[in-house]
Amino acid sequence: MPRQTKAPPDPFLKSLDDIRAEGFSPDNCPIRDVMSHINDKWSVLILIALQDRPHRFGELRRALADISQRMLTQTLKGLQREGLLSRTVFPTTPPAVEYALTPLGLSLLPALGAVIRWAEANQATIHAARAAFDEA
Amino acid sequence: MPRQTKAPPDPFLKSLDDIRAEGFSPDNCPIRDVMSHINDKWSVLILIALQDRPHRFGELRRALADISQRMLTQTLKGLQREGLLSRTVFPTTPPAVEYALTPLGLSLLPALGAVIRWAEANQATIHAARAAFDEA
DNA sequence: CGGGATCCTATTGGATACTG
DNA sequence: CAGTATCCAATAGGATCCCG
Repeated sequence: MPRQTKAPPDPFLKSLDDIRAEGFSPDNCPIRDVMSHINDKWSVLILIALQDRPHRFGELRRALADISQRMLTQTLKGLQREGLLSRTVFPTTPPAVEYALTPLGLSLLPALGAVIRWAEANQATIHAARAAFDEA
Repeated sequence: MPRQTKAPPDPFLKSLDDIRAEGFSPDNCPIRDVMSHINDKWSVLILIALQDRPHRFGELRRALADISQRMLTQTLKGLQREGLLSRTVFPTTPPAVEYALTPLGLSLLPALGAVIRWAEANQATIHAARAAFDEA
């Protein structure tokens, strides 16, 4: 059954109907599949921290300032599993471990930047919306 | 100020290009402040579902296919609080409630679209990375 | 220095029953 | 139809101790 509604002024996104028409079900949805692994509390912040240069474990911990050691280890492992960053061990004493964006991770940054710039540009508007909602 | 190769002296993250020069602390970070409210399991999918036209409650539920009624209500309320969508009640019997993107919500879609297109384009690469990681 | 292992709490989210 | 209310399971995430 075709969609009888008009198309959006700019085709920013496929509709859920279109996604479904391509054979994606809730169990096979690229949005859920990919985004559910970077939607956690720290992943995006870590990717941003690594955008300019590699960081060692302790450097990252200081850069994020309020992340627990457990979550830093765990999130780094998750991002490495997704192929977004690499982990390099230098066998010095004590050992040094360097985390860096992979080309795949680097390729995600422009898209993330669009969301981040939107967040920064609209933060005040959102705060106003929250206040108005909470008042009612 | 030219970019330097050593770590910044403070624990503040630097963001992408045009906000890179702006320091922010964990307590005043637009990324955390804004994104922490839409990085849940359903918010992005709901925004996508509403991109073309408003939806009623039951329509949305069918569109998302596997969302519980509780989470749909809760996520819609959250997005309304952020000012991303509007809720309109038509006093018919039985009542009809229509959810629609606000201009603010609509303005977020291009940025989200960039991430989603990245996810679709790189899903296979990510699956390969996961398989390689899990094998080791 | 860079973690691993363990314990604990807080939050998320699903299932179900009920309502105007 | 569009929710609310309640209970419960699963997960996320912090604190602490330990080790090579």
